[in-house]
Amino acid sequence: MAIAKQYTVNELLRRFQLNVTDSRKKILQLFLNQQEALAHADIEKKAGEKFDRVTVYRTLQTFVEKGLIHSIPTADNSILYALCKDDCTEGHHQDHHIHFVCEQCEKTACLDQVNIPEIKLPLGFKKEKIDVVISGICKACS
Amino acid sequence: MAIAKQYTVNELLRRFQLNVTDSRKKILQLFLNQQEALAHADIEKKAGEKFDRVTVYRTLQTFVEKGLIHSIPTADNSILYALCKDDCTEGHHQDHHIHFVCEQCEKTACLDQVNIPEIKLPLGFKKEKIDVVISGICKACS
DNA sequence: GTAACTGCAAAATATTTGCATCCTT
DNA sequence: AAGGATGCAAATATTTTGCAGTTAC
Repeated sequence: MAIAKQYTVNELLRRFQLNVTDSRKKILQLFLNQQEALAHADIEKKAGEKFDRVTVYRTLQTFVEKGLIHSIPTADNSILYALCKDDCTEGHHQDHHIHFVCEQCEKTACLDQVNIPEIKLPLGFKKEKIDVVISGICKACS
Repeated sequence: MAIAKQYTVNELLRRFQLNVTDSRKKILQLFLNQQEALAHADIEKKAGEKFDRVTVYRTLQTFVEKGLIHSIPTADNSILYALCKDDCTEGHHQDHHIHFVCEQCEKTACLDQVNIPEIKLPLGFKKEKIDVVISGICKACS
């Protein structure tokens, strides 16, 4: 299911078979409000009022499981999360876009417009999922 | 500098301007002994005798800084490390190969023979470094 | 001999779990 | 009302830091 901004958080949560709760509405809204990917810590900070740390952990995990957001691996150990704009379903994320990490502003975003080219693997390897993370200087910083 | 197996650990450490110490020799040997990438925890376990946890952290960090190994980002937060076989120099890793994570045996390896195709970024973005991680079923498991 | 490296202890962080309470449906 | 979600406390796990003793060059 593609996530478009015209949906309200309530609608989105319902569509993804999640109970509508305060924390979920607020955290989902954070993702809708902006382009860049968020780390666990960002969410704790950005939320006007504080959520319990544990609630943030559990909410992010639930969102990933339901296919509402996906995690982006980064070389420095931290995990980032971003809305799935592709067709992700429960348990199976199809991320056909690349992720871009800006070394200047440190923001990470999904470049939905860039497709990942076909990569031919050696005989015997079966591809299931591909993650591409490019770092450099983003449009805003160059 | 490319890392070939014919070098002894002592030679390698010298070439990378590192003092030759016991921990470094043993940890480097672990990497030379096998193909797959190692996590911090693997190293603590695999080393016949135990190193101090802290020594492992510091050694891995030093190795990465000097360009002896590189870190591989994974979606589940853990960081893996593998020998740099490409031309990496201090502070600048050029990883032109892809990383493959097997969903069956859970091993991660560098596929040196596979090149990353050119990816064209939107105007304004400048590429510095690219990480490609493909998961699926590896040759040995299929 | 000097600078660098290690190991121990401890601090600082990050993540997970159990459980009682509260909220959503 | 029932199941699910939250918040608190506490248990674990992970990573970092300081420092004294040891080792490499």
